[in-house]
Amino acid sequence: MTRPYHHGDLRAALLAAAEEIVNRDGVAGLTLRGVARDVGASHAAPKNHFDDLTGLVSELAAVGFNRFADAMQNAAARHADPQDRLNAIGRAYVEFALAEPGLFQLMFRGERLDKTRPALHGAMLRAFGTLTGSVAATHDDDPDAARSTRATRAHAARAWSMVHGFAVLLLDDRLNPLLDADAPRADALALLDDMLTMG
Amino acid sequence: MTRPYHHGDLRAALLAAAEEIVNRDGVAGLTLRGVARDVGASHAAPKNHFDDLTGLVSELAAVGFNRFADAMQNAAARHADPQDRLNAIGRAYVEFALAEPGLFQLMFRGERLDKTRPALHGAMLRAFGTLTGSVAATHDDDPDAARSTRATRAHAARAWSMVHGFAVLLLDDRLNPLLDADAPRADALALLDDMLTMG
DNA sequence: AGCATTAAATTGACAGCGTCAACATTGTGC
DNA sequence: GCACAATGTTGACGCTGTCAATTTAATGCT
Repeated sequence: MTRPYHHGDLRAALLAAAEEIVNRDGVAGLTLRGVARDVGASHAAPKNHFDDLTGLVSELAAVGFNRFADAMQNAAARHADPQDRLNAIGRAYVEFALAEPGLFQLMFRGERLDKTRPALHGAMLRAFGTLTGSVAATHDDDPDAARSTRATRAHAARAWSMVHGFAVLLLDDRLNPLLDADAPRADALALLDDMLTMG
Repeated sequence: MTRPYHHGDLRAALLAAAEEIVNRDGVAGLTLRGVARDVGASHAAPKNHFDDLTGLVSELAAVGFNRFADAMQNAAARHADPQDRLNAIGRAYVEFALAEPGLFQLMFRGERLDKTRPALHGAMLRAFGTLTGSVAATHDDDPDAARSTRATRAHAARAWSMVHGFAVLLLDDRLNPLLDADAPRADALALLDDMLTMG
């Protein structure tokens, strides 16, 4: 009745534990030894699957970016008008950040991310491609961002920066002076709607 | 000729060393022991002036937010038209982030910040007040954000989120697909100008 | 079937970190 | 001149990431 020496799928178990930790304790609470403890493995077990902490963080970020891209694509699919689709993507962006704040912050903590890892690089291209491509569609422009016109690039950078900055400031409680003190989170989504639909 | 037991102004020396480290090695490279080493003090010396790492980071962030507010106010003072002033503030926002990337990221790393420290709290109010106040001026509205109209709040949140998101994404090399590969930093300021002046 | 090789996991060690307690030294106020 | 507070130092503790050596299990080859 003793636990087997080999876990079976330790890699997936470590990723699941890491996600739980990061959404409960924040990015700073995520440690290699902590995740190993949570799955009942030895402190150096993660090394076989992720090399080091950067590896674990990067692979978890890849999972996050894929879910992030899914969320934006699902939101976009519910609208036909290009502008409506873009707004829906923006709302999905912020809702994702609010639903999984730790994971979202980890995904944008560049110092512990190895963007050359294939899984992470691909997932990032998916997520950001969804956003910039949807902007190009509102301009009847080439969806490849690198080839788009100057106005489209500016439009994409503006939409992306706005929604990302809003999410970041919101998670860090920086927007409180602009929000309803009683229900800041609920008011935030209303404020976002005003930002998106206003001229 | 031996060093005196008391430094004279160890607190200021520690803050200066901390700033140099954070702009050279990033937020992750900033440690209490490292700062103490750089000024030739013992590893526990910072405790007398900052209690713990959160204290040091928070006091350094306060310095940063005051300089940040100065930069935005100086930029605003060079323009009479309210819209021009707001754009100038936005440019100063991003230029500050590019000039002192480590300090900027530290200022927005909420997990290691004690926002109830008087120095930090006051400096944050100053910085964000100049931004939101300048938005209200373009609407002939009450500069107190809490009392402003719904449209003004949305406008402030939009301007702030946009410029902050742009700075954050830029520092994390996330906007590269939208930028000139040869001179991304220079192109970034041109792109920001398009974002600000476009419709 | 049995053996060699590889993969997966463990143990133990090391240095660096933040933090705390105990102690030493210096400056200040009375 | 003396008590006292402020400032620095030393030493210890547990935590962390990482590496090397080792053990155990699974896999492939003949």
